[in-house]
Amino acid sequence: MRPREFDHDEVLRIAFDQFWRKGVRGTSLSDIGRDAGVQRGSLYNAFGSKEALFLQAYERYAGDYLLALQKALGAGSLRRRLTAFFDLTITNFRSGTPPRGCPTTRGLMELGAAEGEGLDEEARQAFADLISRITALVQDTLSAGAERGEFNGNPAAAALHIITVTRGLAVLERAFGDEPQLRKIAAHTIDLLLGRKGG
Amino acid sequence: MRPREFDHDEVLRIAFDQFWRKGVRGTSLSDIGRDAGVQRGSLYNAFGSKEALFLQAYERYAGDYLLALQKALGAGSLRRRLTAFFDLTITNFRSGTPPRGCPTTRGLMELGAAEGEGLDEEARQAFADLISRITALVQDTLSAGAERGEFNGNPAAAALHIITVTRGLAVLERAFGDEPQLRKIAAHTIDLLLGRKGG
DNA sequence: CATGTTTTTGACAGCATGTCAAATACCTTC
DNA sequence: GAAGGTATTTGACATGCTGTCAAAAACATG
Repeated sequence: MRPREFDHDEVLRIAFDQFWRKGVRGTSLSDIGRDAGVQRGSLYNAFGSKEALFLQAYERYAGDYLLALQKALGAGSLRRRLTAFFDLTITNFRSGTPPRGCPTTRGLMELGAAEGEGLDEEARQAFADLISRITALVQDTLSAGAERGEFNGNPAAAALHIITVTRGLAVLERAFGDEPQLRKIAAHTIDLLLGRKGG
Repeated sequence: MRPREFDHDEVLRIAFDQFWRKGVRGTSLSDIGRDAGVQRGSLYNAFGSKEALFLQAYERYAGDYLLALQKALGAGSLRRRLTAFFDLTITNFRSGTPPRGCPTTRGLMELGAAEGEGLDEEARQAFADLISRITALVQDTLSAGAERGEFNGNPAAAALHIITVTRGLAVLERAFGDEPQLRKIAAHTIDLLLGRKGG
């Protein structure tokens, strides 16, 4: 066997950075190859297709994100946890220069353009999966808060509401790029669910 | 002058249908030309570029949508108006077979992929503009409701919250395609703002 | 050292956007 | 009614993209 000349993980890292900045459709394998110092053909040989490469890179991102999320949701009062959650979310959207937005949301809206729905469906699953996992974590947090008397409502409905707001924030971020506005909306959402200021 | 052989408005209509179904990046001018019975070159001559054609088609859509929205927001109790608003929104996302999703949200997430930011910025403006106008209409509705004692809160903050939720619904629609879920989230949002069931 | 397997490389097909010059068809003017 | 002008149409071209494939290259193994 001839050994591979490039680092698999480094290519994933470089690729995801480009996908994040320019979207899957806006990124060519030539771009990635140039950045990574790998020939286009080698990428096809190693990953199969652009979508497959994206999928691998995205899974990586999703795993890392869930870890960071668990950390953010793991300490303090319910209000503090939710604040940390929105903070992590918005900070993620606003990372990079210029800000890269939300890769999950972008990915979802890039779906279904071409006929080749083969990997499209797989990607949709991956996006939906991350959203579901995040929702579950938020719901657990709310349930725990409810048990401690910090929340008075339906954890499932509230978690779904919160996740909807974060998806909306991802969209508004692209429309207006107004980070203070995003943070205001997040704070308002928390107030709406927990009650103004008090808790 | 040689007269144009195709109907300008019909091309816009056909083009937007394709953009809506497949996204701007997923639609080629050949696709549109084939459907409309117009040569690709003629489209370039008449519109300049794919993005410019999209922009014209989108402006049309935005105008129509605002009209429908004003109608939906124009009658009944505040709760009824907000319900009609979410209903129009979700019905719009779920129109077509298969459902086409939200063109504004998709358009926003398709931005910034290529370097040619020329028309990108113009498109972003158009998307942001429609969102702003919708927000303003919702805010007016809330203000009127507040004057009639149907709402007790900050109309500006609540309108921004509502618009954020609708953007989130557009994203979840792509992720799960679960229309009942979307309607539940909408109902929950109204309850959160107006108070459960009562008003 | 020879063999075999995998990676790399470069060429190719097919389709996209966008440009351009030449052909075309109508409106206008005489 | 004929001639000219002008905008549209048409087809060819350049460039860049994805994806495929055969040939070349490089290492592991026997």
